[in-house]
Amino acid sequence: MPATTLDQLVSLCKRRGFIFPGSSIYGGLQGTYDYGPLGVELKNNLKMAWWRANVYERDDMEGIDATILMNRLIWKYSGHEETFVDQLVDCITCKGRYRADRLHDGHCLLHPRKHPGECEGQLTEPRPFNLMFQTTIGPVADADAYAYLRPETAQGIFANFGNVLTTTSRKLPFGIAQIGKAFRNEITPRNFIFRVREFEQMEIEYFVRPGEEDAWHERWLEDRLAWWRSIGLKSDNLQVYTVPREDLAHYSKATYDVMYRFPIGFEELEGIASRTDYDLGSHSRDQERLGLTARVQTNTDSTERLTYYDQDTRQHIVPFVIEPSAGVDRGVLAMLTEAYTEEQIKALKPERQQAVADALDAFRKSVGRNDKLPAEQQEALLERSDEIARDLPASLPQIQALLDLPGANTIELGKKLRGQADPAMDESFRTVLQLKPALAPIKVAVMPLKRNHAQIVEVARRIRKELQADGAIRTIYDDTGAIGKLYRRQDEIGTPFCITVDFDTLGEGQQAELKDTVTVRDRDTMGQERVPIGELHEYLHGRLR
RNA sequence: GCGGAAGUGGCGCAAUGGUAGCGCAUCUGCUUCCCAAGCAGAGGGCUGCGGGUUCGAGUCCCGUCUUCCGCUCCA
Repeated sequence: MPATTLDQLVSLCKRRGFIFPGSSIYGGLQGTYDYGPLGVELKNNLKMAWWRANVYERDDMEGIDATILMNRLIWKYSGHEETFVDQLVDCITCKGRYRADRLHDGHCLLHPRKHPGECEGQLTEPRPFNLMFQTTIGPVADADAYAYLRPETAQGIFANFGNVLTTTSRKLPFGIAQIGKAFRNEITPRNFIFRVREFEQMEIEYFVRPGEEDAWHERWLEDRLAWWRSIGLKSDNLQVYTVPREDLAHYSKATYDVMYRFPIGFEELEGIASRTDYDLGSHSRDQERLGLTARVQTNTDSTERLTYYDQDTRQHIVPFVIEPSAGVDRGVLAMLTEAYTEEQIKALKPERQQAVADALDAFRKSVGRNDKLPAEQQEALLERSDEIARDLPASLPQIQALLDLPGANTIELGKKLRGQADPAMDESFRTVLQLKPALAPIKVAVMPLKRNHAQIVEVARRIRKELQADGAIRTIYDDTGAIGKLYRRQDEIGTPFCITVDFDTLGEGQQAELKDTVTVRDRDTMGQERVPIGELHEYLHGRLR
């Protein structure tokens, strides 16, 4: 089963070096995460897969890499200065916080039937909360010398529309792709790397003839869903949400959200927006001559006319835009969620299973007796306990999720239960990341079956060196444990293949014909195959796509 | 930002106000052979941070930071 709690992923990521909380040596910084040795590989593989599919494998795309700092006017005319601000009011009485423009949608926390302000609660004055980070440019912090860290990469593409057009002689329809960092001063970063203040986007602005935007919108939705499936996300875990008209962003005519079933529920992975001629129109000079359909702010600063000359109709037109915009970090999280598997590979000893069952029973009784627990939480805990008890030992991995439920940490016997469940898990389960081989951070691990045998070690090291000689794959050499331990370690980080060198390889085993062959062990099936060293390259090459 | 809960080696947990321990993990050595084996050993914590009370604070008090759960945030 895939990951059911975020904690499982957070713990694995931290333990094995995928993702760490940012600035942790100084107590951390909310909403920032650092990618470790394995995380950077995984993330790079994801970005590369996206770039390949959207730039290399299409004939209608160009790529760019624009700056994070841009002229402030970009954000003035994009509408962000005005609309990327939320006016918030707090209720001093009920402690709720509401958007000033949406008081009527809010519900007082003390009187759920009333809207904030209609009860006796006291509201504060609206306070602006700008989601853009500001920074100063130049040596003097003048009031005018500031800039924003970009809150989205998209504007860099619009700002370069003219440059790309004149240097590539592209014809409509065509797109521009970009991967890069974006920054948002989120009020509440939450849920691991799902909502963070510094994140990375993979964005496409696809320019089409006016009138063709709806068809392209559908087309891009299909393309993007297919791509997410191609990197391993299952259809069942993907959903499309059509954003209701009243929730659309200021630039959007229609938006699809691609939702993924994260451990926290279905949440947005990518937004595919139909942006009309809003963006190019907003940043263009001579707006009045362009026949824009979007309502844009009058631009008195732009030096360029962002139009496309259509040879067929001999007209200058402002292309419409379809924007598929995905979160890299959310993609990583989705991949991890999908790939994470806890699988029983050995029977549990009866006495061990009994001990877990007893501890679970004691926990359940303690929950039942506890009258301080809110009824909902108590019920949820009891129900979950019963489910697990019924399906032991297969349900063993769910004990962690049970102990993560709200209220569980108030039950003292929870610790006892964990104490029994953990060793039982170690004994008969393995954690494996079933990532697509092409995306796995490490492709191959090479290990000597005996680390204190000079020749075996030498051959193993040589194989590793040869495999990585062309720089195409990341490999690892590990001899710091018994073979079973090494296999499990690689399973946990998703390494698709392990190569083991033994006495047979040297021709010193019982089967002389195995000389110069090694064992290749498959991550998912745990099956083993004997492969001649000379054929390794070919063998792996075909299986790592 | 507001309200609630919590911070002890990498992880999971202990420690009536009296020298901070255990398990797992990590590392080294030994073991002739495939799924977390065994044996021997080693490293790692001024208990999130700062202040206070006390002869003495992981433990009590205040502040602060961070995390988790709600409210607002749509990559």
